[in-house]
Amino acid sequence: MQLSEQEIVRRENLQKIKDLGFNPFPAEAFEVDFHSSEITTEQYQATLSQTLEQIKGIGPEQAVKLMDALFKSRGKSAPLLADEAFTKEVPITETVTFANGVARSPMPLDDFFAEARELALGAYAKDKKGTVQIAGRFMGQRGPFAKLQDSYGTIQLYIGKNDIGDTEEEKERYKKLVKLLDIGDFIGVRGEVFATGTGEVSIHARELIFLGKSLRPLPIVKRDKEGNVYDAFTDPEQRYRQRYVDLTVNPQIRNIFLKRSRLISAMRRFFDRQGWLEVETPVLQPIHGGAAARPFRTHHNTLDMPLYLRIANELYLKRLIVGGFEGVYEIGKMFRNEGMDRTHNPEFTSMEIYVAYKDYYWMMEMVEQCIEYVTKEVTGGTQVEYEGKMINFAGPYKRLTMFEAIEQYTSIDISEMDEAALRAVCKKLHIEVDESMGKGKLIDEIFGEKVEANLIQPTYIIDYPIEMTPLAKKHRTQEGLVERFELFVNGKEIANAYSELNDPIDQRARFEDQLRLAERGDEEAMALDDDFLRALEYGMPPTSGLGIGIDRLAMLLSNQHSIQEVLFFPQMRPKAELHEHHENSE
RNA sequence: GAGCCCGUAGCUCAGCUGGCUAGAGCACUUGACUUUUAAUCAAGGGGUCCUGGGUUCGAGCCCCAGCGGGCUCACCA
Repeated sequence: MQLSEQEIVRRENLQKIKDLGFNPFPAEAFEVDFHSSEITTEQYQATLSQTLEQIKGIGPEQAVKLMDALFKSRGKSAPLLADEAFTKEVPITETVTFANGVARSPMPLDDFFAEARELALGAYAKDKKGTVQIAGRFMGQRGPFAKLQDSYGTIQLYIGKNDIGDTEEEKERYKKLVKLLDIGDFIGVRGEVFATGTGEVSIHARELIFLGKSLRPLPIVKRDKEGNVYDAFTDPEQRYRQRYVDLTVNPQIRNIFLKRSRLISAMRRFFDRQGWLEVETPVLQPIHGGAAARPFRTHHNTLDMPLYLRIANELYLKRLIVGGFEGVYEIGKMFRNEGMDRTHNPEFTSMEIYVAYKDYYWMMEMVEQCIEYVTKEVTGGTQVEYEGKMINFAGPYKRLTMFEAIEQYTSIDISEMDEAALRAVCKKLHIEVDESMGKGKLIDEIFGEKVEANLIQPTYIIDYPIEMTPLAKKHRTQEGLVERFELFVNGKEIANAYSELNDPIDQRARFEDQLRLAERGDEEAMALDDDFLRALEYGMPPTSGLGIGIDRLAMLLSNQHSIQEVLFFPQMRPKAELHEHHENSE
């Protein structure tokens, strides 16, 4: 393996650290009792400002002004006292007359400020008995000031020349160690929290423990006070292939995954509170049922039989309803052997839930409550900005039937049309169709082409044609329709639900219709699952079922525009480079 | 699967109409400075210009093929 110059230097530093008698990869745990975010400079300055008000009874505006001025002059009061304009604006209680003729407090501003500062930091220091222990990556040093990055952010360290070590010998040893630190090394620091003359909350290092060497240089991303970023690490390919680097140097990326995690846990909490059971069903399935999609195929050696990675878990969850559970749900990966783009990854996360004795009207209300709850838990509110549009997730959501929606956006009433008439409509609207498409698929094409993109605010589209929905119950009043809804947000489907079909005779007939579609060349037509039919024959209660695309919802709630941004490790083409390295090293 | 664009130092990027030994900032090394707030000063090192062919006296640049990526479209959630 070819090492770059910087990698060679780091390996040399590793050796030098060993030579100094430090273990660069120690086994011992390091107790962390403080995180960078526990006190930020902003929090400190706000507390300090309040403290200034309290101890001397000056107004909030003066307190802020005094603070700013003192930070700017590095905490030295002399230049401020000479500045008449400033001293006039910041009144201080007991007055005396200075040489310049202006009446001022007898207390030097330095002391006044120092007192307030001590009080402001006291709250944090007290908990920790004066010192804290913090660990993270060393992220560079300028003079005695170093940056330490932990999982919550960064904090400044002050590493004085002779502050670490008890004896002269030890001090020498630590001085050398500090010089050998590379950006990215893990260190632990024990020291007290203080604020520098410029007001930055820092830790005065009194002990340093080396915790882990970094042998590869990280990309250096710099940020100034206004938040401008220099030399950003932005190439999507590198960010996805080396997500660990992305997460290290672009800490804002963490927030996306934090939101994703909160989304899933909030949804789980919502369901668990209703008493519904979280379950797991097979990923490896002999028949890939429950959805229209092309599967991944694999092979089991012992059984010597083909198996498919699941494209859906619907038929298994319904078997559990047959088995007597009242509500079951599963959050898990589905696998579809189809195209990849910014909204499709070969494996994706779906949530499916089935609740007995309910129908799709009930489900619409449940979904509204669930999504509203989840949105609040993730973002703190119900309004979410996405691609510059405000989306309001507070229920109830608008409901439109499929036919109403098409009529609204095309002015064509297709509710009474047969297949031939629908083909004519498609032609008129310049929608491409082919011979394999049945009536349901044609309607779906018109909807997808003319309606979908317009559905920005959460909207239920209800009552689908029977042909495109083989697992849903026939509509209670409308001939040729099923009781199904999909939830659209920002022009994309994020949820799909039915009053589930529980009539085994009807279900068998629907599967047979699917087989006929398959014969016409529809590659995605559903396969017939005899065991599932047998389960239905034993009897399934009326049930409503729902599926939600978790990745899509995560995109909406974190304002991301590609699925790759909400997956830690999106699927990528293999890259030759790494293999070559292995070959060269052998 | 189709179209357009891209691939140059560890990172971000220049590189003219094909023409000297391929550049800058950060990062790295050495020295000075214990200081601040992306960036102190000075000096230095670092390159398979994605790969393979071709055209040419000469290719980072032009042509062909391939690999990888991004965006848009089509299918799917």
